[in-house]
Amino acid sequence: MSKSEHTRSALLQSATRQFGEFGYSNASLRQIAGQAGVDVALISRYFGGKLGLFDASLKECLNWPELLDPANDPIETAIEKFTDPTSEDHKFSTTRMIILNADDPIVGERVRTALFDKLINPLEARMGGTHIKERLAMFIAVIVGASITRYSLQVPGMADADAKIHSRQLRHLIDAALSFKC
Amino acid sequence: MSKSEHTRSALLQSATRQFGEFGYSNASLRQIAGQAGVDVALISRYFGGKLGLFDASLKECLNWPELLDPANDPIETAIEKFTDPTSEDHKFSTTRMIILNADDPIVGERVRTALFDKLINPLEARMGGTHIKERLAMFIAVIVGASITRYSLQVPGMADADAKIHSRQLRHLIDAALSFKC
DNA sequence: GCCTCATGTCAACACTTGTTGACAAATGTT
DNA sequence: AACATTTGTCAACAAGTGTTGACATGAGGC
Repeated sequence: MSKSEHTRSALLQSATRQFGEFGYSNASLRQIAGQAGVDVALISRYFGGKLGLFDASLKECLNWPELLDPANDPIETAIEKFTDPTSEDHKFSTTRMIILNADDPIVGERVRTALFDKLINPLEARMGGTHIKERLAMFIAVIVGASITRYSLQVPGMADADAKIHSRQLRHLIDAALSFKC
Repeated sequence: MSKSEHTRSALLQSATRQFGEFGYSNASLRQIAGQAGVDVALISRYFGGKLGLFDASLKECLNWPELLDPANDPIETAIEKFTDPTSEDHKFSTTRMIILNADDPIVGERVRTALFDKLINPLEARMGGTHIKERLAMFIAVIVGASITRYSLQVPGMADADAKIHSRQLRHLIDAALSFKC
């Protein structure tokens, strides 16, 4: 790993944390660079600017090849992905990165299109049964709602989404979302 | 209504829109004042500053006396409130105001405490049955998740939360949330 | 050694932000 | 009419933002 690649990846990691914690507009380039132990000007050099850095971070966040692997059940894989127990802290999870920037005046649109291109549409294509659009939308609503309720609103009584999906509570809701008919 | 009260309320209304659309840190005082047709400096005069303006806006957003009225069923009232069809646009709804600012580094904490003081705790106190905390948390998750999925992520297939609650889809999920046992 | 290119450092830039204080205009009171 | 109080206007401020260009430092090839 060359020197430049090292600083590039340090910047990318730091950026993902800041963008996921504060959102695009509230994240400061100087703070991102500082956390990466690097000079601010290098962001423009390696990514062309703040927008380029965000794009790179977003692309990395949404790169989930196992979601497209025919060997995996798409919904179960998605559940594991969205409730990833390996992420040390929800503040830096992909779920939050998406939610927090989905309606930013600057990057909102590209977040949504990337979300559809990389996750929602592929997921929909692999689902079976009837009312696919509705069931998928409800599934997303449950995942997103549980995440926000627990981590952003900090409502007690919400199942810990990190403790795999074996929480009966969350599974109960997801089942209700996916079993919708009529 | 005196002149000062008029500009004060114009500022408050404009602020609620901006805070609900862009969030606290992304809302600009000059833009708020401009939309209200008023000079920026008057914000400091009437509200003491940006924080005071936000507090006033938040207080107004969370003032829902009918939620505490013993004559109303708390959950049904909450459903109508959260899926208020009278609000012209979701961008300016109370739900969004809360979600968008719940983890802002500056105002996040006061948003959450106000949310609990004014809404969640009173609601919890009036609920019956078992597993109150869990059922309430899931109810909130469904409301919040549906709102974000539809309006922020713009996922097609999500029931229009504005079309009252008679959407079978959303009602299906809410029932699942509230009927949770064990 | 000398040159070249990659990489990093630093200072400045134009701009926006929230806030403040001096001043003007309007309104009400005696 | 003359004064006092309220209400509004304007310009400036210090601080923070993303971005840029000039310069310094480093490593590898001839």
